[in-house]
Amino acid sequence: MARKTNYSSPDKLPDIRTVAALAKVSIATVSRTINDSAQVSDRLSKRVWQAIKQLNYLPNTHARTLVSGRSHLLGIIVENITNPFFPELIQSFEEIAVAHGYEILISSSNSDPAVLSTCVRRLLERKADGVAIMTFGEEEPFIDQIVNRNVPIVLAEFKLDDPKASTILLDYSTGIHEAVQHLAELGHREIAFLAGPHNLHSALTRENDFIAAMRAADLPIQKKWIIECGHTLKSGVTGFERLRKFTAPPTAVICSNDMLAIGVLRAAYMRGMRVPQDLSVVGLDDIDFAEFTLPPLTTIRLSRIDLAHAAFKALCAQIEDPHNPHLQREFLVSTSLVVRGSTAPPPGR
Amino acid sequence: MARKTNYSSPDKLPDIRTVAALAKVSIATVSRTINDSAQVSDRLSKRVWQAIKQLNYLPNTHARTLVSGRSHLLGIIVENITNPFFPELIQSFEEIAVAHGYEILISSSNSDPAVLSTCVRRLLERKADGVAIMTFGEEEPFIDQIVNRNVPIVLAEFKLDDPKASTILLDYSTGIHEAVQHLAELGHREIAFLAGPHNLHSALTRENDFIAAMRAADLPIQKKWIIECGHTLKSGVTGFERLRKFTAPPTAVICSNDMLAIGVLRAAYMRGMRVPQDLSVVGLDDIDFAEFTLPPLTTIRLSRIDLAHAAFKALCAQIEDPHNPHLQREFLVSTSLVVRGSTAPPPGR
DNA sequence: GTGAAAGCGCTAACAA
DNA sequence: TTGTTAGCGCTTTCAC
Repeated sequence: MARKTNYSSPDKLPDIRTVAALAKVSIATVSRTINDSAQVSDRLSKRVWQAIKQLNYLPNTHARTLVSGRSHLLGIIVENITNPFFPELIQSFEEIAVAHGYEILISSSNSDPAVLSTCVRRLLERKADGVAIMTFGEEEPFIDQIVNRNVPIVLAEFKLDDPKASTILLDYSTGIHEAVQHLAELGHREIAFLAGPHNLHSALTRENDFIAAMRAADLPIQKKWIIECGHTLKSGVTGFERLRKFTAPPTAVICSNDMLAIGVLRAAYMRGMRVPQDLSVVGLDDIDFAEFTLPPLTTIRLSRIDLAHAAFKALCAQIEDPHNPHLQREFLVSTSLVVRGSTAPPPGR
Repeated sequence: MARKTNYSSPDKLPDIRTVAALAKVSIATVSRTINDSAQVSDRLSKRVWQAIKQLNYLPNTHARTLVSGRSHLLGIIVENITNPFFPELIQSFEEIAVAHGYEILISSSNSDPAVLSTCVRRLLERKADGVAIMTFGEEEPFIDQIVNRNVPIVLAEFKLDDPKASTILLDYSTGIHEAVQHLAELGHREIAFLAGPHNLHSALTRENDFIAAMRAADLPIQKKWIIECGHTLKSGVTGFERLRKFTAPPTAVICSNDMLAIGVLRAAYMRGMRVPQDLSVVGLDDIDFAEFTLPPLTTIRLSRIDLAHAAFKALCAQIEDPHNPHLQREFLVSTSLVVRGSTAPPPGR
């Protein structure tokens, strides 16, 4: 049953000493070879690599972290991993991180401050080299813990007056203006907005940008048509139901995210209402699914790739060059409208 | 700008010594208090906790791991994090893991053996206490690495003859039989199957179970109607296109997963074909989205919660009781049909 | 260019 | 019940 165990003693995994012994060098040389941190002669280096291979040696990350103080671990906290926006974001972030020799630790806060707090504590215990908080504005209470420990941090949509913190500003305004403009051009005047939960920064921003865009387009703003929902499929259903109760319901609705919009699509269908003929629907995020809804969703794209890149860049800069006073501390990610099939002129046009 | 730094010296984080000094006990007592690994008198324990709080002390996980040999890290490798099935699985797994004091390290193999290999190496370097490989059958080449290092491992749908490995068997058969039965009862005879990629174990199993179910229902099996696709939205579109080219196309189609089915829904819509009137569609997985497609998707449920529980249980048993020869090494997760709106009698019935 | 040795922060064995 | 001490596996001075 035993596979070839070559050199090492029966049960114990090879460590740096085993390698050193086999290569007939000191452990310092092994370390230098692995990290190519100093000149090691070709002759020795070759012997070391050969021993590493033969032993199938893997350095122990914990030992490395302990002495070097760098864990090569990046934390990313998202709001809710079951909203496809976040896996897509994580995927991009992980790709970049791994390419740069980092590992990522993913946590989902599920919009629960207690959970968020635990996430943060765990990341701190694991000595994350940096933390990206992609919860879009529910983060206030626990940031202190991170910042106090001098861990670089990057936040979406939340400015922090601390040298260790960077911010990614999201320009929803552009995309939302485009969306309102698009609907106005189609002939819509009565446009509703299904907002995200008001405890979310981003939800509020989106809502305000909607109001601003309506104003800019000279369209009437009806308070009752701005409805607070969640950012979930289910709340899209609820939101739609509330909308259709009005005697003169709006002809178009912009949703604070795609999940909401997809919920609306579903609810409209169940009520026999046709999208886009009877109601135009616009989402926000442009998750991969948006292209595959029925009808394909017109939506405001928020690039996960751009967001992930910005987050990584911010963290990396802080980690690698912590004392540079000229570090870029603010990053901007923009949005833009993607027109698909869920928008059309209002009924009777 | 300085926040209250209480006791510790200006820049350095408090360590176990700092706590011991402040509480006027030995570091061993601090360690014992934290781990409540031995009797510590209330008096001292109280002093220790008080010092910990005052210093805002967080134990260093890497140091703990180094000496104890347990990282409290569980790896989970999934096939593709952007398929909603996996985030849903991860969420359940994380919940259980965290509740039991474990952290999880997530990796996406993206069906790339090279990536998978790196994932495995990274997990090994980080000394994961256990690894769940939820890639459903593309794992062969790299399992050795893990098993050789005596790390407990659990695999979906892949049996390994090693005492450190457990398996979660997936009983697709039940659900697929139900689906075929359901369609047969509606009056369908010409049923197609859009299969997953043939390099995936699970895809093959599902396909074979489909064939068996058709046979059991006494329905004709047409080889040309079993089409290999991917497990993605896009390949659902391609799959549908290939299906409709037939002069007498099938009246129903079962898809190897929900993403595929949702792609079919979309493609059918684009071609002006109505689901379920013109074509019945069945998915597999029952991702959260399935309830929100248009029409709501009839699908075979594979519970992520059950799967996550089984995976955790398997790992935990191996970790906590490694030498028990009577450990449960096989777990079963079943499937069942969920009837929604995407199935109906065939046209002309 | 290479090696010896100190020590990262902690747990666990042993003493008291 | 509590303290002392020896490492866990590695990186990093500091000699040579």
